Amino acid sequence: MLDDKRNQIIAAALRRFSHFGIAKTSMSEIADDMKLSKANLYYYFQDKFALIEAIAYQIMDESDLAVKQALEEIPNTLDMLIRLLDIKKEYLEKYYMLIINLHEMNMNEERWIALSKGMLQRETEVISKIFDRGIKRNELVTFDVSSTSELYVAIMRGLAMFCDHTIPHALVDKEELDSIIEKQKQAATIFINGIKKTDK
Amino acid sequence: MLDDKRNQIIAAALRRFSHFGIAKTSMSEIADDMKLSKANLYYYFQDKFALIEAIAYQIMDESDLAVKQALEEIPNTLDMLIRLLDIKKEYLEKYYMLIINLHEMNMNEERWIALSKGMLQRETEVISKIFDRGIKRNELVTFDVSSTSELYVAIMRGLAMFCDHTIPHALVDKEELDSIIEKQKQAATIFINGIKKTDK
DNA sequence: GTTTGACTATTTTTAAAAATTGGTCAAAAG
DNA sequence: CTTTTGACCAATTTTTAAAAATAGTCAAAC
Repeated sequence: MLDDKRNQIIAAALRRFSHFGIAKTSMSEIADDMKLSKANLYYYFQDKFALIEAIAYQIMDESDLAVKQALEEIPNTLDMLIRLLDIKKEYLEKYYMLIINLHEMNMNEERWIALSKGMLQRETEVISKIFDRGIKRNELVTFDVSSTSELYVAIMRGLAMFCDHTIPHALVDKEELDSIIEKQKQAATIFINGIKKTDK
Repeated sequence: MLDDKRNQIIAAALRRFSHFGIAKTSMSEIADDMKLSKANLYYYFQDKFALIEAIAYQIMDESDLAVKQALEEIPNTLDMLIRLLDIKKEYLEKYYMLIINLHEMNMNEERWIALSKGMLQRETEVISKIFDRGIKRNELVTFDVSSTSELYVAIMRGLAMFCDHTIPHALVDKEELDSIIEKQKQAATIFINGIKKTDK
């Protein structure tokens, strides 16, 4: 019952956050949407950050599920990484503003840094899993999986940040997103080629 | 004589720009340093942008010279790319604030966009030259040099932007710079491995 | 266990005044 | 003809203080 209402609030907040972003959504607005008083909202979430965190984890869990399914379906390493990029794209389109906000976070407060690091780590762990499997399948050479995964994630994130930096804009539109994903796929291809066993 | 004074002004401006950044350096300050009136400064450079542009091109030319020399000394592709990163590091340390500013430019004005694109293109052309040579030397497989160079530059720039994004800061210190260069070198290694001919 | 209205303390927005800055020009100096 | 300058302007940025919005609290009610 309590969890049920918490989930309802999360859903309501998610709608606003993913549309208008975190900063431009006030707790009062969320409370109004739910037809609760603000004080009541604070009964369910100790503060705004707790709500954001709950949403972030929900999205991550949801995404992890899609990744897990893909992992079972796609044995090839490169194919899997490409699928991963498509999944990420899906989520970015779905929760655009929220995800952008989560990536350009407030980095002055401990809890934000912790959340950011957690998200990065989770992303890196997925890549590690894929690389490990690739090594086990005798598809990739042996290498330091941990640091290489970190590098891979950094490259992908960097490409997303750099994107078409020469064109003035703050918000990324659909075309641009496509071009970013395209570059990421290209990079993934060369990256995997760089750590795969030489073709027999 | 006229060019001589222009160069003196460039040197004076460079000192301020590379220390305090472009925005925090006024034309009056530069004029004062040179013991000229501001109006006189505008006799030598039609506006602030012209001065910045002149400085940018001087640094690029200087850097290109170092690159040209390295190209003659280092035949191996990966070694050359690593050398290139070291050269870039040198220049970043030397002209820190200025280069940072040039990368996060005002992207709302045509001339800035043109300068930014020019810098990017120049960087990409150096990489193209290196890749072309690598192909000719039978070290690399044949591929679309133009788009691959663009991708390479995007990866390197992206890594620089992403860097240690989880730690709060605006200015990059020496340690961080080292860690960025390290990641860039790692990425270059895997990248080249991904496009090089399989070892015999 | 839930819900609320009334209440703070802190940020954020707003709007106007003050200061700075990029840039011009006619005229002077060499 | 080239170089230099002080006086000047328009536009932007910085500063400041008041107004509004916001995150978060709490005692009391349901």
